[in-house]
Amino acid sequence: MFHALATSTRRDILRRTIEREQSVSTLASEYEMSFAAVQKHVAVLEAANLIVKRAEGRERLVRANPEMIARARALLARYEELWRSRIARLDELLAEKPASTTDTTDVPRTEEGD
Amino acid sequence: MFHALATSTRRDILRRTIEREQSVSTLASEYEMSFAAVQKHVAVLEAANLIVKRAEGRERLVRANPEMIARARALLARYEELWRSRIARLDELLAEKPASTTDTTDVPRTEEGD
DNA sequence: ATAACGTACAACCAAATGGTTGCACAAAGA
DNA sequence: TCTTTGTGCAACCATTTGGTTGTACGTTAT
Repeated sequence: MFHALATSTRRDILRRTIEREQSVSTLASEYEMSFAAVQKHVAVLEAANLIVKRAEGRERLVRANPEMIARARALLARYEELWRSRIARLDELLAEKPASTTDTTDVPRTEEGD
Repeated sequence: MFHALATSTRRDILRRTIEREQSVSTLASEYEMSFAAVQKHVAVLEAANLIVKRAEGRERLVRANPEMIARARALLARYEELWRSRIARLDELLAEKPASTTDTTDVPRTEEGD
């Protein structure tokens, strides 16, 4: 699933199909690469259940599956929860042993774009 | 960044280093693969700013960088927000044109593990 | 019927990925 | 000093990935 999200083209396809349902060829026309390449990206997203396809005539209409996006987000939220509980545990230890000088709560800020 | 998260080994390293700071060799001892392989995984996580290394004698202590995890989660949360605003937009359209039969709010449930 | 369109898939290719072993080097210990 | 330990990096290898072109097939249009 994270693998499917790991390419900017696929994240862009996801974004577009969140905005509105589109056919594979409509999507393909938005990118420089061949139709087949886009079709493969769509297939990867479909395998990860991040999008859903629906047949309409000869077209295949693609739309995002918000459920899977939510699942990915929830997984990362769990990591954050782990971190928070770790901090809590350290706080307990520091409360018991106030002599320690270990500082793990200082999180340096980083300035970067997506 | 999603690329760095795309391997279960790396997600596991991330989980372990959230729990507590560990040296690279301590981490390596947890997995079947060679030290060099783990060291490369750590390097990938470091390049993605998902972990931070700190020198202590000959050891390099690794800890998770919660900021980057939060950033990944926030990005996915934005996708969800996009979806919600799409729904809102459709609701507006339906309010204006009640004759439409298009149904895009029906989200089928999928049952799968990670 | 024939042509054009939308899609899927196979075969192929270059580059990236995930693994290996081996080497170099600094730090800790004998 | 000599050895061991922890680390990083280079070289190498098999597999996967992201792209290509070509082909096949059902659907729509002429």
